Amino acid sequence: MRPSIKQVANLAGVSIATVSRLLNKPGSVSAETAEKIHRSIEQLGFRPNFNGRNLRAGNSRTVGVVVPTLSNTVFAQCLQGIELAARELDYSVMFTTTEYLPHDESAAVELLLSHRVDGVILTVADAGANATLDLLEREKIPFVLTYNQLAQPVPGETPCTRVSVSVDNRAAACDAVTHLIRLGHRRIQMLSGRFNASDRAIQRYYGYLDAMRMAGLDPLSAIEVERHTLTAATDYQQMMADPAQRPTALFCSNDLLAMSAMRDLRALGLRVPQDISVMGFDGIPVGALMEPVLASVVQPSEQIGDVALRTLVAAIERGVIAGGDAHAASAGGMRHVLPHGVRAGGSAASPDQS
Amino acid sequence: MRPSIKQVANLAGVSIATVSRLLNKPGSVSAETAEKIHRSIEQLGFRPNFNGRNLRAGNSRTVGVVVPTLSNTVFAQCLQGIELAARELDYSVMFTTTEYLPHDESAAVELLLSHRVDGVILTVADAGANATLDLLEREKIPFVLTYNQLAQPVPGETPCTRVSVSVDNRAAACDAVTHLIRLGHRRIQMLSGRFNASDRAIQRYYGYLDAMRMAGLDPLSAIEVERHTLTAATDYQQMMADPAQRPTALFCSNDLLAMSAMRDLRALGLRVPQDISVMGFDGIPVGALMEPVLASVVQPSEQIGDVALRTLVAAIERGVIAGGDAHAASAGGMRHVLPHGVRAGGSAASPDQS
DNA sequence: TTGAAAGCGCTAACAA
DNA sequence: TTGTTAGCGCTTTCAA
Repeated sequence: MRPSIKQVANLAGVSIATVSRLLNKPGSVSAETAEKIHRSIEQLGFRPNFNGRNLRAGNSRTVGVVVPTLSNTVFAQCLQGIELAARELDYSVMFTTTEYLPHDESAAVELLLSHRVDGVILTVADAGANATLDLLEREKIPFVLTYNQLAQPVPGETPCTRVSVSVDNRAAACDAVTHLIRLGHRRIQMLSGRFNASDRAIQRYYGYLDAMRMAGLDPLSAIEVERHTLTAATDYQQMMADPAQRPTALFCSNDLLAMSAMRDLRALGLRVPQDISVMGFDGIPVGALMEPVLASVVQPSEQIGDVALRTLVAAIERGVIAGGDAHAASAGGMRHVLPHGVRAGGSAASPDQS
Repeated sequence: MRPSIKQVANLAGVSIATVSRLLNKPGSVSAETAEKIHRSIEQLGFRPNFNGRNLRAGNSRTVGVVVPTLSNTVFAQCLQGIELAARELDYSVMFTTTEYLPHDESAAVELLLSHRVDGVILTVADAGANATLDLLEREKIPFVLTYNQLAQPVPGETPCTRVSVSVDNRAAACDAVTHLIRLGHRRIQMLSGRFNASDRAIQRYYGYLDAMRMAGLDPLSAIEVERHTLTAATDYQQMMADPAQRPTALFCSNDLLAMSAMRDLRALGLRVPQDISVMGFDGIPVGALMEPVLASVVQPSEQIGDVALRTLVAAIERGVIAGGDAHAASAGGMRHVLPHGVRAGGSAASPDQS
């Protein structure tokens, strides 16, 4: 077994309490005792066991993170942001994925709760009606949603006490589509991930509708596709094959989808942007390395992670002060809306005036 | 405070030992007692506290993961593979990043050790002389290296007891360069990340040398660049500007670098592949979506993670049986060399025969 | 099949 | 400034 605080105390000829004190508030131990203890620690290669500490202290300085997948760069960047901030604040990170499966969401959170994480950062399929979030609330564990964007509070209704960190998906999508409209596009088709796998996708579709209506254009219903692949949806293929029917621009609910769409268009013999423009959403870094550069809405993913973690830790530590009920302490709710940008790129250009 | 096993026992009218037994080996409790206990658990919303369990059991069913960064898709995919496998085997994952800083490597591992993870998966800058690995060995914590590739055992020398999971970097690079040579290239320049930030980069350079020599061509010294950016290195710019000096192909030590290089070449007015071919290493998925498709060596990153986790868990559980010294139990060492592929892509074509 | 009790490593209240 | 002690939640002998 590894050396415990007890062995250190024995070797140094002091009580375990003194060792503990040195570890926690070094000021409260005399210089020479401290010296002795440090030597013993060194000699034994002692390293405090956080399990003991957590058990006693009732908190773990660990946060749980639950994201759908790491295959999408966006979530990897967000996790990166979380980790960097956590390290700075001296927190550790337990991490899980869900593959967009609500069942896995719950299982993941259950496990994190058994580990007694102090809080959770998560991105769920749909923040509206979500058993996992209810569970977290029942357990009074503070949590912060990333990418999921809570609804604007309605005056008169009881305000939501949850916390989210995201861009304004609807406004951002509206900006993107407006960008296309300004370039001269009239027939713009939205391609989206499954609405039921992502509440953001729906918000982005609303943004599309806003922009189209604002410009007096006819919106089209969105085409939902599985996991970034344009299935051999024959209606889609037909639409694309027929120049009269074909949209002059595609607005995609995420960059991976946009890039896949571009590849498929190429396979169909269509050139981007000469024959059709493509705009994405996310602003993943590789998009800027392509030729043409992928026009997109840029979300500050790493910053989303950073803000989420700091907000969560603030709630946790407020809770410690408030007497353990960290969730109540964070009550009031908060919608952190981070600024988005529109990256103009060669993939979106003015349509041929032929 | 959350309900503990004690409250469950009280409510069910049994001892805590019985509750514990039900939780661990349900067979050893009578049906009706089990029934009562289950009801109590339900009613109280009891969830076992892993801190208590870990403290007592001396193991945590948690592994630590340390990677340089998540900005590189390769590591994100690897982490994904680790997480999926961990979940399947009922392990949790604590995760950290080092930004390629050896100091952060050690700090990260120290923290993980304090959390009493059962094992560690890590990618270090240089597996050769590495204080972090020595620490892990001293602490007898089993660990598995990913991407770092251990040297082939030399007959007669004491074999290394460490474990690595990677492709054969040298052979893979050799295959890539051979691919370029077969296309007709003679003047091939390697662009690499800093050798001191990545032992893989050096192996890949050796592979480049192998291929060049095998073909009787003059190898060039590699150009090392910072973090995927072709700094305004004037000698590089000059080399590129002068058609006589300019290589006909670039072999890059990773895909991000290759994509950045392509962008920079474009800025210089050079076309890929007409004026110059580019080949990467990693085979990140987005490379296949670009036009031209990025020619690259494909590493099975998610599988690297999967194999690493399973190997680690096997070592851990062998150790439990062997009496706690999991590291000794894993002794013998192992170099898992996973197969790589060469993805031909439009970015690498035959040079102009002008 | 069940219970009593010890103890994993640590912190903190209380005494000295 | 330091020591004594109780106990955080759990598992696991040992007895019954």
